Amino acid sequence: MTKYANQTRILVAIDCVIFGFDGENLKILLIKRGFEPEKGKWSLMGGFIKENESLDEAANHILLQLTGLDGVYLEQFGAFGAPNRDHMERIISVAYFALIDIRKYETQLNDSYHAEWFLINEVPKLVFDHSEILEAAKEKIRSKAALHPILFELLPDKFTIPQLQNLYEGVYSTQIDNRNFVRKLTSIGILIKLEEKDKSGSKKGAFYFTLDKKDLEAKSFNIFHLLNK
Amino acid sequence: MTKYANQTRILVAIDCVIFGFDGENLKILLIKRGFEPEKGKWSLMGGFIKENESLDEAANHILLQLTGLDGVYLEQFGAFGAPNRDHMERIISVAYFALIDIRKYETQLNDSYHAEWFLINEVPKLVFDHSEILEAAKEKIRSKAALHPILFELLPDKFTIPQLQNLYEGVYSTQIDNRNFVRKLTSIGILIKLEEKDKSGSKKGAFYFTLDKKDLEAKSFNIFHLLNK
DNA sequence: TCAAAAGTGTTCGAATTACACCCATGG
DNA sequence: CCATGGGTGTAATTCGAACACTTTTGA
Repeated sequence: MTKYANQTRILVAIDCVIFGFDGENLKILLIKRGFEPEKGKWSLMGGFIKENESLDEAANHILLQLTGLDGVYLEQFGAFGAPNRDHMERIISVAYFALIDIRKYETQLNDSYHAEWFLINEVPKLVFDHSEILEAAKEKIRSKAALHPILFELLPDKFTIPQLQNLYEGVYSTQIDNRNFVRKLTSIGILIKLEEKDKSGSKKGAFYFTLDKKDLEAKSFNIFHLLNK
Repeated sequence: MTKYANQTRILVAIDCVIFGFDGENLKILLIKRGFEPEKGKWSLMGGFIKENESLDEAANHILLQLTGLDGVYLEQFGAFGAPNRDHMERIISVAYFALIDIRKYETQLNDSYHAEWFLINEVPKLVFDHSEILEAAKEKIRSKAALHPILFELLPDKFTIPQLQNLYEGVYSTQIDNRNFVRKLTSIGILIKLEEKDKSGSKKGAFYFTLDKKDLEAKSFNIFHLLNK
């Protein structure tokens, strides 16, 4: 195969911002970097792209390899390529965010991998430009989640309204009026109320709901106005 | 300097979707690809990243080199990296869109470069995956322009309301009610009406306006509801 | 005088906001 | 029986949608 002559070839990596929710708090998953440079410091999940992988495939592989997570929501949100962002060699990184239900994978992540969840507001200093990537990821899920029901990816199949509201409040760092929140969500027509209650959070218990995935995309999801009161 | 061993280094390119507006129609700028493979076919503006450029710098350099355009609005909107998107060698491309006022650069582009404007609805078949990149760019400016006043980058300093409306209608491929459009735009408080009229489009003439750049970001720009009637 | 584009208001219904009390239950 | 969190309603206002005629002026 002929090649393009005289051009610089560069290392290309994937970095993954993994958002998780445990029913109460929004968190992100970090690992202690296992190799130099910056070995032992907190880092996003990352890895290099293999020769024959697409970007999406690479992101899925890296996630599987570092956390055992498979089949989770993953979305690309940009590329980061300042010449000296890695001290060892130039690396251009394509950034993804993942959304997962923490409880679903709790034991797995603790036991098999050395990953740790951090509250979104208590993230330590990260290696290289990972803090910048994280900020961009937060911005991205905020703009996306105002118009698309992606945050349900962070919840179990059965969830309660208080959990859902905690989640939205966590993502946007704001308080939402509970009555208006419920009215808006139910009016979109994407929630199915179950008989069963979750008694873990209160004495009265909160009804479980599921997301009605049927015709989900056809329903106009827009909760822009509930945020930034 | 030490290097990361045993990892594949890949060609990284920039591809630029250049949107332009001439007061009536939304267009994009294409060039005939000057080298193999696919020489002679229509292509987005692209080029390889140099060793010491950031991604934004590379995008600006490539734009300057291929079109003479400098200092225009440029925004990254993603990376494209299917293993065989270029037939010759694997290339990962970081995609940008640019917004420019066609009339400002008209002669320059025709004379010095072999670039051509195409109506947004009459774009020819493009090389490789450039059609896919173009679709993503259209999607991106639609979502961004509903919430941010970026489309003013496509207009000259002085513009008329009918031009502005043509532009929004072009970007969203929709018709907008003129009275509601005016009311909404003026209520945001970002337009300054001038004395002067543009007589080129009609006998009556249309008043020129300028964008009030002061406190622009503080004003909540949201015209979501005017679109997709 | 007329054709062609610019400019302007009003009404109606829907959606958003603001706000506070009752409910159910386990301890 | 009471503390805790869950669940619900209403009124005032704002906002969005729909709709048509008058103005200006060059040809």
